[in-house]
Amino acid sequence: MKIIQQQITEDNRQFIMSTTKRPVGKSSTSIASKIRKKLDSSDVHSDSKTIKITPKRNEEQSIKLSNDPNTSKVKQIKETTSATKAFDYTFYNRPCEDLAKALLGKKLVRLSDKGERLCGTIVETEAYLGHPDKGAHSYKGKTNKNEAMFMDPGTAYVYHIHSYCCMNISSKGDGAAVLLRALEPVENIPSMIKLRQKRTPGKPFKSHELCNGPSKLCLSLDVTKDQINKDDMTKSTKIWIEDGDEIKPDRIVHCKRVNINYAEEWIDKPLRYYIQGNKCVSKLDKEAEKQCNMYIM
DNA sequence: GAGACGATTCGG
DNA sequence: CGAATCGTCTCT
Repeated sequence: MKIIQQQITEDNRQFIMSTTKRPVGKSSTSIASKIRKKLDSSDVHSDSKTIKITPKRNEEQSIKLSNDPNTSKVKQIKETTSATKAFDYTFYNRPCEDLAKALLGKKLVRLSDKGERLCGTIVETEAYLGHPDKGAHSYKGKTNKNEAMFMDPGTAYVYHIHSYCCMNISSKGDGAAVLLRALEPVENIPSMIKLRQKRTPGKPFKSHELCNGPSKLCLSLDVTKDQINKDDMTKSTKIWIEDGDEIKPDRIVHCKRVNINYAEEWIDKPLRYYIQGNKCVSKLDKEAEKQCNMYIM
């Protein structure tokens, strides 16, 4: 058993050293969960050979203060975490429809277990408003499953659908959240292809096919309910939003949301938004684009 | 513990 | 356009 550690206290180091000799029959996963309990401020990931500990933001601060900022280790941590670039609470704390539009052009960054940035530009979103929006999971109120929708703006809400995941970000408003429907892949595209190929081995993927759907983007960026649901994206070291391209309002198509046939009078509300002409959008709405073009002229 | 269902995806 | 496939909810 090998331990990779970036920053832990002397007390915790002692605890970890005592667990490095793995008893026969004890899995690395159970040891990882023991460490996770002890280090409640750290993210602990394990496989059969290693345990990896990623510092959370408060620990990054202490690293910065206690180390020479020019050392390569500190530099590396700075580059791979959200410390400087992640949007804060004020970005997310706005009405759902505003956040859905504001997210277009911004970058979604997922720092993988290997410390690699999986990143794409958001090109399509949907707003789900909470009660009385009959399309929203939160329409009937808070449950175990949808609790993240009621948490602070900037909280990730990840749910399962037909054995896939979809990802939302909570906005201002009770039970309101924005569904991320499509990304244009930007960084480490070969790694995203590998992640997609876990499901469909051997299939070749063009870049624009990787994240052109709400579950496809979760597969490509390794967004799972286990890892990401209820994560605070203003503080998370696993997932956050960074600034990206400026999108002019007249390039945003407003149209009906997808696959909410049960939502009655809410079916036709124009709560889906996408960047006109972007190749990664999951479904085009030609009628809505006509309206959009007329408006421009 | 069975049965139904879904803000999806893939292949034919 | 139908099947896959699985976590969650509901009812027994």
